[in-house]
Amino acid sequence: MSQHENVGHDVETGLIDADAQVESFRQTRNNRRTELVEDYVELIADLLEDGGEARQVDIAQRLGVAQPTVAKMLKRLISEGYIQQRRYRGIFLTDPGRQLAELCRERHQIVESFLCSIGVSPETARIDAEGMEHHASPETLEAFKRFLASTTSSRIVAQARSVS
Amino acid sequence: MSQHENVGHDVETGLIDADAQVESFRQTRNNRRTELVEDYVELIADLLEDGGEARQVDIAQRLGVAQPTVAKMLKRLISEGYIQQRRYRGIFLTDPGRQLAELCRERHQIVESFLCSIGVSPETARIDAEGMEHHASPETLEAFKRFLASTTSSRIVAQARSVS
DNA sequence: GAAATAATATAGCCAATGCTATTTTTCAAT
DNA sequence: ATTGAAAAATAGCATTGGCTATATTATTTC
Repeated sequence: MSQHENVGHDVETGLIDADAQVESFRQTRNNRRTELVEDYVELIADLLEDGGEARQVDIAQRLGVAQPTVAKMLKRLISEGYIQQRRYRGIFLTDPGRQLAELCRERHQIVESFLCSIGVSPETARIDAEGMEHHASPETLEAFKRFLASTTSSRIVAQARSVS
Repeated sequence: MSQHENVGHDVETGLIDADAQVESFRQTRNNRRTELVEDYVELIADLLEDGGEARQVDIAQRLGVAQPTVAKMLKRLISEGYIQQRRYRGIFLTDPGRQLAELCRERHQIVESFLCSIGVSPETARIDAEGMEHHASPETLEAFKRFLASTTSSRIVAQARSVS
């Protein structure tokens, strides 16, 4: 009575894309692992740019976590080659770090702008973008960008029309 | 030289919404905690509906994790009142469980449909929706629904697709 | 009804991410 | 130069979500 020994054969049950779903979950779990790294790198880039320095206390305060939590994560970032740390002199991004930060920032910007463009309030857009950005694939980002471009131009068109 | 003692005063630095950003991160961390619960409940509902039963092995296989991992999580779901378990008879949703499942399914559906509607391929939409759904606030979902409603009755879809 | 099989439970491990409390190190100010 | 404050490091703990290996318990089948 059990047809579970081979999910690929579950066509009759309506569970059409079981294998595919497994992959979705796997992918999502993977994303979760890299989310924090990305958040840190992005934030460090922001701090460096805005204030000239990124210290553990600043990062901790911005993320809303304790300083030792940050210290631990920074070790990971160092071991993964994204940052350099000079004791008591703050954090610096390596080339890969800068690259990742740039990518994250761009992605974040796209998601947040996109949400705003479909009528989400800026505050909510910020919050939701923070969570969603890590799960937006390149393809989805492209779609967001297309949409942004199209609404911008259609607004211009609408403006032009309303003027004439 | 350090203006960090009070972030609310950082207006001159360009870090306008530091406090707000903390909240975003907090919210995102919170979301992450409930994601798994939602995934499980949603999946259990699917399995019950499609196959009539939801057993640990099915869930494990679908999520791509080991059975003991599922067993552990099910204990959590029981303690949180979302499911009931009759040993060797599978999993059943409680009323709150059914309610949560319904909510998740609806949300998932909206996000996935929405992504498709702006030109994301079904496969990517499925994967990205899996990760994004947990971070879509009610407000964002409303915006998605509005958009879906507007596109079904107009030709913006054609616009979006023609670009790709 | 006994044996084989399938499902679940349990034990014990690991890594990641958070915390508090405390120490060490650096910097600044007198 | 010393000291006091600030920053970072360290120690030690909890929780969560993975894993493997191994019992235990139901169900089926003969």
